[in-house]
Amino acid sequence: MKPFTKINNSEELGQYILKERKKLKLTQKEISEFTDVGRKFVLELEKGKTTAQIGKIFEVLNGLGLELHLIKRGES
Amino acid sequence: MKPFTKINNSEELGQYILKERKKLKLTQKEISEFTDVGRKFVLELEKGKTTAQIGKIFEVLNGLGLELHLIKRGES
DNA sequence: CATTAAAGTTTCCGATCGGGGACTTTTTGT
DNA sequence: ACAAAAAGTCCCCGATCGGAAACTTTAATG
Repeated sequence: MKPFTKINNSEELGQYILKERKKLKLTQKEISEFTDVGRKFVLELEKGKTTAQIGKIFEVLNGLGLELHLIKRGES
Repeated sequence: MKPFTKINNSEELGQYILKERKKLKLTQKEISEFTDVGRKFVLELEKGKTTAQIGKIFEVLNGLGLELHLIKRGES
C-alpha cells in the first residue's frame, strides 16, 4: 500500500513497470499498441535497459497510470 | 517547500533539473565532471530532449541529490 | 497433452545518440 | 565597459537506438 516507490536505477524502473503491467493484466503488445512505442522497447525497458529514451518512458508510464515525482534527497 | 514535484514530460524534467542546479550553484560543466555524462548531455537534458537516455539521467539526478519516485495516478 | 498467446531473441537498417573539441553568444562580476 | 566564465551551437564519428518482422522459447488454458 506504500504509495511512493523510490526508483534508483533503470533496473528498478523496469521491474516496477513489469510489476505494474501485470497488476493491470496487460501484455507488452497491448502497451505498445495504445502508446507510441514498439514491443521491443517495452521488453527492453522492463529488462532495465539503461539507454531507453525518456520520452518513450513517459509514454509507457502514462499508459500505466504512473506518475513520476522528484524529491530532494533527505526530504522523503 | 512542497517536497514532491510531479514531472509530466521531458520538458518539465529539464526545467526542474536546471532550477535545482542553479540552487546548488553548479555549472553544467561541473556536473559533467563528477558524473559520467558530457557537457552537451546536461545542456540538452535541461532543454527537454525527449531522447535523453535514462541511465544518464539517473547519473545527473544522483549528482544533484534528487530521487525519482513513482506513484500510481490518483494516490498522490 | 495439445494449442495458442505471450514473452523473449535475433537480424536488418535508417536515424540519432552522446562525447570531444572548437567556436560563438550570452551572462556574470568587478 | 571589459574580461572571464558559462551556456549554447556546430561538426565529426563510432556506437547504438528502436521499429519491423520472423523465429524460438515459455506460459497459460482447455
